[in-house]
Amino acid sequence: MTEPTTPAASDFIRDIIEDGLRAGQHEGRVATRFPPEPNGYIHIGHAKSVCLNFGIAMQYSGTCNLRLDDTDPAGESMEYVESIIRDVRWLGFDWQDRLFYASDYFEKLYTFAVELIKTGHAYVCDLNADEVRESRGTFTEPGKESPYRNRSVDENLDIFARMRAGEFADGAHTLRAKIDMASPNIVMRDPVLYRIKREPHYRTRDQWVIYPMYDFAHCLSDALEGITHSICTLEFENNRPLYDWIVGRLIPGDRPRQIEFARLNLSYTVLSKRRLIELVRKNHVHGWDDPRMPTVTGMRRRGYTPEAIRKFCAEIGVAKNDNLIDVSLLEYCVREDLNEKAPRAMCVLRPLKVVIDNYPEGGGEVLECQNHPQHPELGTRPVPFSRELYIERDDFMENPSKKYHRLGPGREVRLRNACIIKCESIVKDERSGEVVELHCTYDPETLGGPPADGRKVPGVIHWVSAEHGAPVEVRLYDRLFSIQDPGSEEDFIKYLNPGSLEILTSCYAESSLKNAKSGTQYQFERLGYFCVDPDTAAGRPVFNRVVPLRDSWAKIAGIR
RNA sequence: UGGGGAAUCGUUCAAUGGUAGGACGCCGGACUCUGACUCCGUUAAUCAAGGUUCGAAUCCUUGUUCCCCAGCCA
Repeated sequence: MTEPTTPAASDFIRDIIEDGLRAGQHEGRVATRFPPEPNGYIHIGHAKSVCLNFGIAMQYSGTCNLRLDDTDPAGESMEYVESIIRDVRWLGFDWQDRLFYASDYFEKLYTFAVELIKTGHAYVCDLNADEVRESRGTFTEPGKESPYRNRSVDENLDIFARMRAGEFADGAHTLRAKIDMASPNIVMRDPVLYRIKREPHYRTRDQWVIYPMYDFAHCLSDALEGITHSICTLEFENNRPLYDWIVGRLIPGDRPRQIEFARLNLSYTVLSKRRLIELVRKNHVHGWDDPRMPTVTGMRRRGYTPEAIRKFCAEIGVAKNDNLIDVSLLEYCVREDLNEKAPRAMCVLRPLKVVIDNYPEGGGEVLECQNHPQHPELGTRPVPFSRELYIERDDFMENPSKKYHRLGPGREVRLRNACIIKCESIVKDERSGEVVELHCTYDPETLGGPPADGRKVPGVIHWVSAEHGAPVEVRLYDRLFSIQDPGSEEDFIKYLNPGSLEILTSCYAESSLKNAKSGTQYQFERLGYFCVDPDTAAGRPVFNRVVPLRDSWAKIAGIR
C-alpha cells in the first residue's frame, strides 16, 4: 500500500517540460513568466495563466517572473501595474525579487535592433500604415517587397538612430524584419519591429519616441530573463516562427521555447479586455471591482477565495481545445472551500414577523449556537431569542403542498438552533390580503433537544430576534449575462442580465454580525455564502452574496 | 481561399496500439436541527467513411466541422 497523495499536476505542457528535463535541456532549469500588459485588470482567464506559470515553477523547483509587458504606452498605466501586483499576490503567488518590465529593456532591445540591421536582417521602411497593409498581400496572394527593403546597412543605421532621436513624425518610418514577403504565414511577411509613437510612457516618460512591437520585445525579454518555457495562448501560434526567427538571430545557445495553450472562456460572462473595459467605461457595472465582474478584484470583493480560484484552475486543466467552461464549476469550487471555512450565521432577507404567543412578554434568553456543524473547534456564539422574531417570507405558505416542509397554517417547524413552533393564526393586510404577521406557539421542551413524544418535524428554518436583529443591506448577484457565450456576440451589451444585481435593504442579521469585518465570509444558513462588502458603514453592514447554497427545494418547486 | 491549430459523455480534462476513466452538471436514493454538507447509485462520448492490425480514440487515407492570422495592439 502506498500513502494516498495528491497527484502532481499533469498536462501536455508539463509533459514537454519533463521530456526536456530528461533530455538535459536548459541544464535542468525551469523558468517561466507571467507577462500581462498593464492596460487593464487581470481576470479569471489570467488567473489560469498565473496558476499555470507559477504552478510549473513550483512543481519543478524553478522560478516564475512577473513581467509587465509594457511596450505600447497607449492605455498602459501604473494603476494597472499596481492592480496586477496586488491581484497576483492575493492569488497566493510570489515572484520574490523578480518583478520586471519590458520597458526596462528598451535600451537593450534597441541594441538588438541595431545588431539585426547590421547583419542585414532588418531595414527601415518609409511606407505608411496603409501602404504596408496593401503590400502585405492576402491569405492567398503573396505580398510585395517594400521599395526600401534593400537600403544599405549604413543608411538603415542612420535613419534608425534618427528615428530614436525624434527627427521624424509618427508613422514616417518603421523598422521591419527582412524575412519573406511571400511567406504563407502572414506574420513572417517583413513584420514591423519598431514604430515611431510620440506618446508618453507611464514609466519611461518622454525618453523614447520609438517603441518595440510585441513580437520583437517579448521573445527577447524572455531570453534576457533566461526563460526556458514561454507559455502563451493559442492565438500566438502563428507568431512562433517569428519568435524563433528573432531569437535565433540574436541569442546564442540556450533559447526559450514558446508553448501555446487554450485560453479560458467562462459561461455567462466575457473575458476579453476590450469588452471588460467597455463594461466599466459605459457604467454597465460599478467598476473593475464590481462583484459581478470576472476580474480578480471583482471576485475578491464578491467573496471568492484564492484557494477556490486555484482549485478551479487546477480542475479545468490545460489543453489546446477551445473551451467554454461552465460557471457552475467555479461556483462548486467556491462552495467547497467556503463550506469548510465560513462560520455559520442567520440572516433573514425578506422578513415576515412571527409572534410567539405563549412566550413571556418582555422575556428573552441567549442561545449558544455552534459556528460550524462539522467543526466544533470553531466555537460558539450567543444568539438572542425572544417573543417576536423575523422569519423568511419564503418559509411560510398559506396553502402549502405536501412536499413543502416549512410553515403553514397549523403546521410545525423547527427554528434552527432553537425550538419547534406551530403556526396558530395569520394576520393579513386588509387591503392587499398579504400575510403580514404569524402567531405561533412554541414547545419549550424542544429548545435544544428533540420533542419528547418523538414526533418528526422535518422543516428547519432560520430566524432572527426582532428586537435584537441588526438591520443590514444584502446584495444578491446573478450571472452578468443572460446567455452562455456573450463573448461570441458582436452586440454583447444587449445580453446583459437585468437581474444581475438585486439590493435588499430591509434584512435582519443576528446581532453577532453587527460589527462584521469587511472581507470576511459567512454562511447564512439555508441561503448561501456572504461576504462583508467594503461599503459597510459603522453599525450598518453590507453583505455580498458570494454564491447561493445548492437548493434542491428550488428544483422541486421549479423556481429559477 | 493560403498558412497555423483543434475535434472523446451536456461541459471539461484523461487514456501515448491492449477493459474509454475522472471532475462538474443532470437524475435517483440514504442521512440530516441548514431541502446545505456528506455518502451511495444512475445517466452519458471517441467528427465521418474507408484502411493497417489479433486488437485503433490512438497509426494511414479521404472528407467534414470549429478556432486563429491580412494592427505601426498584445
